[in-house]
Amino acid sequence: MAIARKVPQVRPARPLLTLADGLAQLSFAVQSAIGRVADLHDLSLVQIRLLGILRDREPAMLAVATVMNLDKSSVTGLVDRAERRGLVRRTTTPEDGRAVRVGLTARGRGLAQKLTKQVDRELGRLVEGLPGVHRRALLTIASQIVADDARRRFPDVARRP
Amino acid sequence: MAIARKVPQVRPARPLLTLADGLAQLSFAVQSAIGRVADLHDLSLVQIRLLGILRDREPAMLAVATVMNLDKSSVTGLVDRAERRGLVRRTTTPEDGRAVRVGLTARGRGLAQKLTKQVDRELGRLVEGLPGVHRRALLTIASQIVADDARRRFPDVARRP
DNA sequence: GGTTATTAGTTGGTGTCACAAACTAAATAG
DNA sequence: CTATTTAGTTTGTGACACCAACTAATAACC
Repeated sequence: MAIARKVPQVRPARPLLTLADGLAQLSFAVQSAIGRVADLHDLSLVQIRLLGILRDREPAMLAVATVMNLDKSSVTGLVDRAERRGLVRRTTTPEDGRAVRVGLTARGRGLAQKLTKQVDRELGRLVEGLPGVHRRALLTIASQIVADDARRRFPDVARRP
Repeated sequence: MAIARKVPQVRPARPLLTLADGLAQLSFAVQSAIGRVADLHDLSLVQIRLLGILRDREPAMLAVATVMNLDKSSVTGLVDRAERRGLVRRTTTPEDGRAVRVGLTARGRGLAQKLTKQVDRELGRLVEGLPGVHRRALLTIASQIVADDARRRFPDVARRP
C-alpha cells in the first residue's frame, strides 16, 4: 500500500472563494452530477445514495438512518419506495424479532453496479480539467475528511465482517 | 495575487475509496454540515443555498433556476417561501415588464451573514483534522473544479458588474 | 417470573421541494 | 400588427423529511 507517495506542488489559481464556499459549491456540483445519473434511471439522488450504501452492506433500518443522517421514519418510506421498484428487500432476522435488515435484490445489485460506473464517469467529467496530481491529492484529502467525519460521527465502530 | 505558491507533498493515507466515492461521500458530509446550520434557524438547505447565491447578486427568477439547476416553477415556490419568511424580496423592473428580480431584504442580508459565518465554522470543523497544506490544496482544487463546471454550464458569461 | 423500560420499526400528519403541463402577460419578429 | 418567443405563475402529483404516537419484541430489574 502506497503510504508515502508524494503529491508534488499544486499551483493555486488565485482563489476567489473561501474554503467554505469552495466546499459548498463543490458539493452542489457533485450532487448535481450524481443527479444527472439519477435522471437517466428516473431515480432520486437519495435512492442512488441508498443503493450505494447497500453495495457492500446489509444493515438494519436504524443503521441506514444513522449513516444517512435521517430519521428512522424517513428510512421506512425510502425503503418502501425502493422496495416497490424491486431494488431492495427487507429481511427479518431470527435472533431479533424487531430488527429488519435491508439488502439489494438481484435487480438492485445490477442497477447499483451500473450506477457506480455512470457516477464514476460523470464525476470523472467533473475533474477532467485537473492534472492527475490534483486528482490524486483530491482523493487523498477527501478520503481523509470522510474518514475523520465517520470517526466523529461513529465514535465506536466495529468494522463490519 | 498569489499565483505560484507551492503546495508541498501530501502523504496519501491508503485510499480505500475511489475518487468518485470520495467525492460523493465528501459532498454528503458537506451538505449535512450545512444542514446542521440550517437546522439552527429552522431553514432548509435549499433556502440556505438561495440566500448564499443572493449574497452578491440580484438575479432574475430564471437566472436563479439556471444557477441552481432547477425548473423555473420550482424557483417560484422557493422564493415564495423565502418571501413569506421575510428574507427575500421580488422586484419588478421598469425596462422589462415580465422580469422579476430577487434580492435579499435587510433581514435576509443579516441572516445570510450569520449563516456564512456559521457554515464557515461548521465546514472548518470538517477539515480541522487536515494540515494547513491540505486545506490550501483543497481550496485550490475545489475552486478549479467549480470554475470549470461553471464554464461548462454557462459557456457564455458576462461577469456581472 | 412477571412487571417495567428500552429498542426497532411503522403509521399518520404536515411542510418543503421538484417537476411537468397549462396558463398569463410582456416583448420581439416578421 | 399579428405571430412567436420569453418570463413567471398556477395547478397537480410525487418524493422526501420530520415529529409524535403507536405496536411489537427484547432487555432490565427486583
